[in-house]
Amino acid sequence: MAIKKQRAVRRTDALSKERIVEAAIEILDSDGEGALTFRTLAAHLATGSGAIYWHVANKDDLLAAATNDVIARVMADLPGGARPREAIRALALGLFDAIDAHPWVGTQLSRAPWLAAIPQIFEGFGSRLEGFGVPEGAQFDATSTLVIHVLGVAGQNAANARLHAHRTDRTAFLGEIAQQWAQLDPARYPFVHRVAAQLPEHDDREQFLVGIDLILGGIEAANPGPSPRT
Amino acid sequence: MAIKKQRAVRRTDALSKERIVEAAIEILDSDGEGALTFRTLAAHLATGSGAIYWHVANKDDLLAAATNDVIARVMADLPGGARPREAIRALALGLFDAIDAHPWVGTQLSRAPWLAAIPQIFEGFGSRLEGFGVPEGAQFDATSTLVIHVLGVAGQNAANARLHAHRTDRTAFLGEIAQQWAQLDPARYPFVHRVAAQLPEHDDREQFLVGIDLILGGIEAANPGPSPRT
DNA sequence: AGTTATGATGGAACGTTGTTCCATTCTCAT
DNA sequence: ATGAGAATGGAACAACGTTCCATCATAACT
Repeated sequence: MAIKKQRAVRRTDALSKERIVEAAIEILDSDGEGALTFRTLAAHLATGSGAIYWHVANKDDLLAAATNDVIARVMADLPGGARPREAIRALALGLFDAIDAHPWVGTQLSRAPWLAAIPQIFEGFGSRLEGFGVPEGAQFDATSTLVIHVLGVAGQNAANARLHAHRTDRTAFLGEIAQQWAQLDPARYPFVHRVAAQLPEHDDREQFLVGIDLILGGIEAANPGPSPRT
Repeated sequence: MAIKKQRAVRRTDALSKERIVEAAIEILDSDGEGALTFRTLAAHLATGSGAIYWHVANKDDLLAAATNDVIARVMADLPGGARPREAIRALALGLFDAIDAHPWVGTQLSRAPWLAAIPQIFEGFGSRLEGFGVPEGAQFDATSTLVIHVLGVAGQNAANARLHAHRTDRTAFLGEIAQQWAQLDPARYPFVHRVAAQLPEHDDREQFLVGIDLILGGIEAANPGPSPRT
């Protein structure tokens, strides 16, 4: 008998991994990835860096937990009951929007494949591909391609965010890159030249979705079957 | 008149950006990304860190130059004259193999979109898509999707390399991840469970190429036209 | 040839970071 | 009340990127 009491709260402001991760996310969101140090975090929590290490193994552990939090929220908020193709697109867009809102998540995803968030994403796409009519033998490769697309865009988005962190205008920033591209040798870079003009006005989100659709189209074409699609 | 003499070589072992980049690549390749510091680099070149900064703006600049070197070599070594689809696959495989041989290139590519290497890759895929029969309006999105796939795989590859840097066996490493995946709740992760078994034995290079083919298939399906494909 | 301005060099020093260490405090079971 | 272990907070350490500066070598100019 004698069931141990749950540990009572030590103080109302007691430290815990949840509180630490929450504070870290706040700092990352408001001041960018560069602003998260154990010192700013300790200051934000009114404690010392040593105390944080009691709850968190190291910075990677902390970032992994924060990333998991964000991704888990995305997976939980997904609308159910949609047709297969729409379900896949909704998942992809949910991930994109989360990464767009928290660029540091993009950095983490694109450099940490052991992250607990990855199986979640994998499961999300993989299980929905079943309903899309993809035979079992082709599911692994098809899922990987979709996941890679998400992670690839995540990394580029995060990199862009790091760049125009100080800048006000996003279009102006893309304009600068377009100008650099336009200054390349037209003989060696004809395509880049032609495309540079579209750079400042293009919509990342839309282009991301076009990519998802291209991949889905390729999956369909590679796996013609009797299953209902749409 | 009096044409200025070209600067004579100061000493045979004079420092230069080329020599610095070359040394950096050696360190990165043999000892991994973590091993490249301005101190190890200075020791390798038998000089001081200050001297390096005379030729190189900062570490980002150095890494960008090193990455450019590798990518430029890939673009130069491509076989010409192949049919469009094969040309695209050859380019993709060339990039994959380079990133596989130099994982640190993957890290750079997936976190630096302003890199001079990116327009090169863009041009490589974009110009070849023309021959593939993609109408001009669709070329930007199609190219982006291919580039994103390469950059996405680059990032994941680099992350994997960072992980089993110390380990001997790659299959054993994948086996560990597969085991982690297999320990997830089967009710919530049925797909991940089914796929975990394929993880240790799957071939990254082959799966990368399947992704390229899926995207190409999607591009074909989205742009039916009279142009010769194959 | 001697002088001078500038190109280059090498190493010390600075500020910041992640992490470790440790003396101290707090809480609970006895 | 007391001892044990959980938890805390801040000092200290090692490593890093970068800056600074005293010094040397070379090319141009008298």
